[in-house]
Amino acid sequence: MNPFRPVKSGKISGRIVQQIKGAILRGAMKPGDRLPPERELVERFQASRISIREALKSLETAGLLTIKPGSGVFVAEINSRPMSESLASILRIRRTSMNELTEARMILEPSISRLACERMSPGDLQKLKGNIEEALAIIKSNVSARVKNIEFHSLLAESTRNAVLALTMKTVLDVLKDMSSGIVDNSPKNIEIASHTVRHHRKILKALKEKDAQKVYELMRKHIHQIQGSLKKAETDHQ
Amino acid sequence: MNPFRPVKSGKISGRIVQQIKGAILRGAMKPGDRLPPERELVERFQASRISIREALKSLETAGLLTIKPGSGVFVAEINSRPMSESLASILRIRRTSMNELTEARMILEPSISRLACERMSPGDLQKLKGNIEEALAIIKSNVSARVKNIEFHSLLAESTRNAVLALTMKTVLDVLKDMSSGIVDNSPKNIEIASHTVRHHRKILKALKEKDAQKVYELMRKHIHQIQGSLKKAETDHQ
DNA sequence: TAGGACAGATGTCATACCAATTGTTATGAA
DNA sequence: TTCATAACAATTGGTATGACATCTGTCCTA
Repeated sequence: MNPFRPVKSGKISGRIVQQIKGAILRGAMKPGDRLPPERELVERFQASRISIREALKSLETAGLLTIKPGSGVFVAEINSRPMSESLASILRIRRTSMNELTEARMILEPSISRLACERMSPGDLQKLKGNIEEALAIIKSNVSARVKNIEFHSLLAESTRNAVLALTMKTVLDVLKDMSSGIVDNSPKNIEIASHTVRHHRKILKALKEKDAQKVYELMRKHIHQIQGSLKKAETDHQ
Repeated sequence: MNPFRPVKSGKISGRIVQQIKGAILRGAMKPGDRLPPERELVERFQASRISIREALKSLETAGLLTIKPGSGVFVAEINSRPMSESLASILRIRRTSMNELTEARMILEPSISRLACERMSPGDLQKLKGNIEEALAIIKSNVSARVKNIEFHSLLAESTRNAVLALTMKTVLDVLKDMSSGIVDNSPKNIEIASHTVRHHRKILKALKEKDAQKVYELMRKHIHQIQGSLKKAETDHQ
């Protein structure tokens, strides 16, 4: 191997990305912090504005920066959207079905819910209770509470106090939200389904309060099984 | 709500991104396909080269395009790296520990392995066998087989034939690879650990061959429990 | 206090030139 | 003649510069 390394390697913007990314990840800059203006970065990095802008654009797409026209460039708040969009793109290219997504939930969610049951605080229970009440209110006004009901599962995953599990589950649920958002809503049937879902969530919440982790596991299994059922039904109805 | 929509909304590059992304996701362009040169896109979109390049750069960061200097812009092969990098960034910013990551594996992998056992083909078994043999060969030459051993788990997840599960697991394992890559390697202790890991994988492979899904579940639990143990040990050693 | 002027920031554009890749053509040896 | 190889030209992405447009927040004035 050659022991020498080119003085300049790869694209300029790439090197700039590395430096800024490094500063953010190592904690030298925190969410909300503002970066120097582009023209100042030009001098600091001794690069053209084009290269600076490409680096910033790339970091924005990666979710590490937020660029506000006329205002400045800021370190972004932590956000899992890029992750969700990435997964969503891959699944759409591969023509992945909703069934496959639901099957994944069937494998992931019962175990996650069990852990959540063992870990969750009274505050977490309160959030879940609030979610159910909000869902009921939405349904009362004859609107489907699909998004709110998905949020229930997301909150539950967060209760595990495990960032990896929470983010993973949130990502999958975000994709679910995207995929199901194109489907007709607010039809009487959908409202009925949403209402049924809330009843399931109530039962799960009850088991969570009782700290019955195994029961939570089983209820979540049944809940997702029921979702699979109504998916199959919707498919045959469409044919 | 206002029934009118602005004729031009948002940034130009954003609108170009939408169009190209749409074409890729809807399947109008497939991986490997080549896009027209930048200068031609300038005419087609009636935008400046700057805007075109920003759009392309963004799509490259998102993992949808691959830009080859002097050659052209191509629709990228499906790749989960952007997803992994996104998760890795979030976890590093939040100072997430390796323990948390391993705990997530403890929740996810047993269930996934059980499903894999029920679904996998003889070809999948062959791949796992090949992985173990390669790992052994690496260890024989006194090098740690850490990466190869992580690959075992990734292959197992792919055997579920469920893209969501496979991608999710691959993402988590990629982050693991990143986080553990900074740690000293090839020390006698690490080689011993890698060797121990391969023994575990052998047992799991045996249960997979026997189609004993429940046993696979239990073995995977024990395996990850052991990993947690050696992590804790490493921590106290470092103190 | 409302509104406008202003300064500073990002967004866009046109043009030119650099660097890497590719395909072609010319050249020379077998 | 044929084929390998080297030189070259065309194509394509990368970088640089300067100018102008548009957005945002602030300060100042009516």
